[in-house]
Amino acid sequence: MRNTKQKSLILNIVNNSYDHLTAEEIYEIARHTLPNISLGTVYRVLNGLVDDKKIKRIKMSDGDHFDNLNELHNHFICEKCHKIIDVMDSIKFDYKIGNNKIVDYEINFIGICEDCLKKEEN
Amino acid sequence: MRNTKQKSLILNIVNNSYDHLTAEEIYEIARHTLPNISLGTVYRVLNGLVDDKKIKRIKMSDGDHFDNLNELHNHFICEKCHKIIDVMDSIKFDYKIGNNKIVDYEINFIGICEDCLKKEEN
DNA sequence: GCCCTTAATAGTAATGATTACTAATAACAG
DNA sequence: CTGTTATTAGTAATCATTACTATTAAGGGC
Repeated sequence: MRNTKQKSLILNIVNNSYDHLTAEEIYEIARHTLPNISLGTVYRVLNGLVDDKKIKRIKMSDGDHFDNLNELHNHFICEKCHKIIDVMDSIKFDYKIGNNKIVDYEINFIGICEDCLKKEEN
Repeated sequence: MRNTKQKSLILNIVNNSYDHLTAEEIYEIARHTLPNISLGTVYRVLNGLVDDKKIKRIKMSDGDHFDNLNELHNHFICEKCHKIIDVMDSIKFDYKIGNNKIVDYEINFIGICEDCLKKEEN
């Protein structure tokens, strides 16, 4: 777990953006600072940051997007254009968030299941 | 929007399973009934059923899984083995669901954003 | 500051889920 | 039954992501 300039650059890019960037977009931004950085490195570092819970992965039809953990928030995702909008406020259930119409919502609980907990005991 | 035996078979498979099947798994099951069905058809039909809100897509690292809408429920996803467990009960926030340890949860609101609503008015 | 070990990277090839394409097929309206 | 055309089977192509490997560079010890 060495500190490399690639790692800190990529973490900075995600932490300083509110655009839910893809790996490719992060790669393009990173090249301004490190012209020789490779796309494979971006993917590998992003996976590590997600594993370490430094950033979050948002799975989308056009590939994964990555989000910082600066402020606790959820997401509004447009069914049509797939835009991701941060939802900072507490949940108001009038089927609207701002002027965006809510059609559905999904809650996923992430954790360690019974079977995997047992395996960790060994 | 014609009714084909491929469409009704695939919808039946998803509606009668509690295993959150992938397209490939649905394809293998469908071949028992229609040996010549093609994988492309399974993907196309599944996309249509999701668009028509007859079934739900669950995005996972190993590809999309598909879920029926028989009973309203959320999902518990194991970080280790990526198992998907249905959560039928109301949310109990003791960081456990059954014997599964909750590490995190994510809420996504799906809908039509302000911009797309404006476009629909035209 | 200088080695040395080895984790991490750059560059490229491979993978695999999903989509695109096209000729053939089959709903279903008249 | 017939004609139209949406849908399908089969296959090729796409593209996000991962795997592989020789090379580079953290960073601990001296």
